[in-house]
Amino acid sequence: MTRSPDLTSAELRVMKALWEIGTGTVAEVRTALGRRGQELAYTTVMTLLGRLAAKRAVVVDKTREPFVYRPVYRRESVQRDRLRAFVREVFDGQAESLVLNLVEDESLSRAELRAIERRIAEAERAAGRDKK
Amino acid sequence: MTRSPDLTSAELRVMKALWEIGTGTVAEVRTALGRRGQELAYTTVMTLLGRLAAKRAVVVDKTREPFVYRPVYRRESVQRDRLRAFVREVFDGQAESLVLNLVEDESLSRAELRAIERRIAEAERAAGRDKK
DNA sequence: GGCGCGCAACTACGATTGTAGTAATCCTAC
DNA sequence: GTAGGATTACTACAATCGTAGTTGCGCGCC
Repeated sequence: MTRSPDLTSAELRVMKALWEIGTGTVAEVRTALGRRGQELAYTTVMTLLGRLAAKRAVVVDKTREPFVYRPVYRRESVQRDRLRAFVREVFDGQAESLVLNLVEDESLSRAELRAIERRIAEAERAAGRDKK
Repeated sequence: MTRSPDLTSAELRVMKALWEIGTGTVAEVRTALGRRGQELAYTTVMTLLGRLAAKRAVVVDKTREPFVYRPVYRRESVQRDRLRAFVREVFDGQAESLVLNLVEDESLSRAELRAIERRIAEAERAAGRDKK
């Protein structure tokens, strides 16, 4: 039940780069960030990775030089935790209201809507099966 | 198409209180915050309302003393803007992925799932009708 | 065998955030 | 008319954030 630590926007961007490459040195993370359109000074990336390590969001392998950084949490876990916090903070916990917002916005294509419908149907079947 | 300004968490909590009462003085907002479990010093509420006014998120009627504050944006607008930013920042724009996350999480009750299904069906019908 | 360079550690720094205190003013109830 | 409570304006201040510079060290090249 370990919740992933709170990440700032800049830290999250670094995490995304790290998730993309799986594991990497400062220079490699910096390059991945560049690919994503995030030009940052080498030392900035170092600072951010350092802060992430302090928060235990990444682990550092110091036996290899240059150090190799690795994410501690899967991307999905972080997303889920942020989503929960967001629903609470902005939608007062009303997840339904959030979803309706998206459905009514232009945000979702018809194909996506259908995919979601399918998942809902599945979820309901599952809930029905092991009902309790 | 005026986007609502970026609000910090504390500012958002004040906005929620304001939305709840529609319009109000510092003291009234402060009371509403109290009801929501947010005890803040009078001057703190003033600071926050001042910052919100600076951001044009609220307007102040200074002809009446004590000043009366009123939200400029509807709650739904702010929620939608925040949601858009959130989807972009955390889910890289993949709204579908966010929704599936909620559907598969425990976040939504069966009744809510069905309500969402209905809305999706409506949205699809609408999209079908004025297709193009 | 000195020197430049890649890299880590430490320091910096202005902006923003969350929270609140103090000063100045005005109205009102004795 | 005067002291006190309400109200606003200004100031404060430590923590965090985003971004990066400076220092120092070890290793490999020439």
